Amino acid sequence: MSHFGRSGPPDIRDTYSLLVLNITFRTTADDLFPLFDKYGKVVDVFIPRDRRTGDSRGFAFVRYKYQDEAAKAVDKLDGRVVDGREIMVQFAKYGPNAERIHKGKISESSSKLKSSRSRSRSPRPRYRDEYKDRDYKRRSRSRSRDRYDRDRHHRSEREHRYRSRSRSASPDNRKRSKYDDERRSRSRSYGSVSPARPSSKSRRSLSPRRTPPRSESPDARHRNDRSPTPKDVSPQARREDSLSPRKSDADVSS
DNA sequence: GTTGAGCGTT
Repeated sequence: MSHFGRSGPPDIRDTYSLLVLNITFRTTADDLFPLFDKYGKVVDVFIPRDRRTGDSRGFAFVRYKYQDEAAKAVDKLDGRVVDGREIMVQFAKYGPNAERIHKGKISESSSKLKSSRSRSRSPRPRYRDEYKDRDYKRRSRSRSRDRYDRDRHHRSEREHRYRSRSRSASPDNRKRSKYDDERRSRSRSYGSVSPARPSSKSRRSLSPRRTPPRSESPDARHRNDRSPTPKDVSPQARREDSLSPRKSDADVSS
């Protein structure tokens, strides 16, 4: 479906594959084709997608007919902003069959070389068969998040979850009680806050917002706000990019 | 509606 009409690899006899990373999740091969075709003869453009959702993974493969054209495209399209995102074009290192690629050119995969290659290619523990795994849950785009969640759940197994559901009073209550005790103790130390809060309003106020005790000076906060955005956006933003790169320094008035 | 390191399909 991602192809222009052919199913599967059309012909990788003498084609150079380019790996395009950092592309938007909505960018399709049809959008990259004209862009890459302008720098050379594009044989095929393929964008790996999820089997379940069918969403793009964020990278695409562009096959060129000649290496010089591919190199030119890499040199020209590498770093360009597509759909408001800076893409990264580089020669593919691995092939569809896990074959090594020389400068984007897929090496000749012979039967006799198979044995020797088989041993050469070891470090590649990549799980590309997600659908094969019966216990697959959600592993499509964000790997970091998945890993993070996995780490967080690493403390217990699924049993904990079931138990929690069955008796969401034992562990949770104990934990919360302890936390409350600790917090209350601290509050009492200050003596400025009433330990007893009959009204849920106060509790709600402390929950979501929870006034940061580190707010020493508002200036620090402003400094911080100015920090998180080192990524400069090129003024040549695409049509979809409607953000205003202005208001950068003269907006710190409060 | 979200996400963001990496290497691919009938």
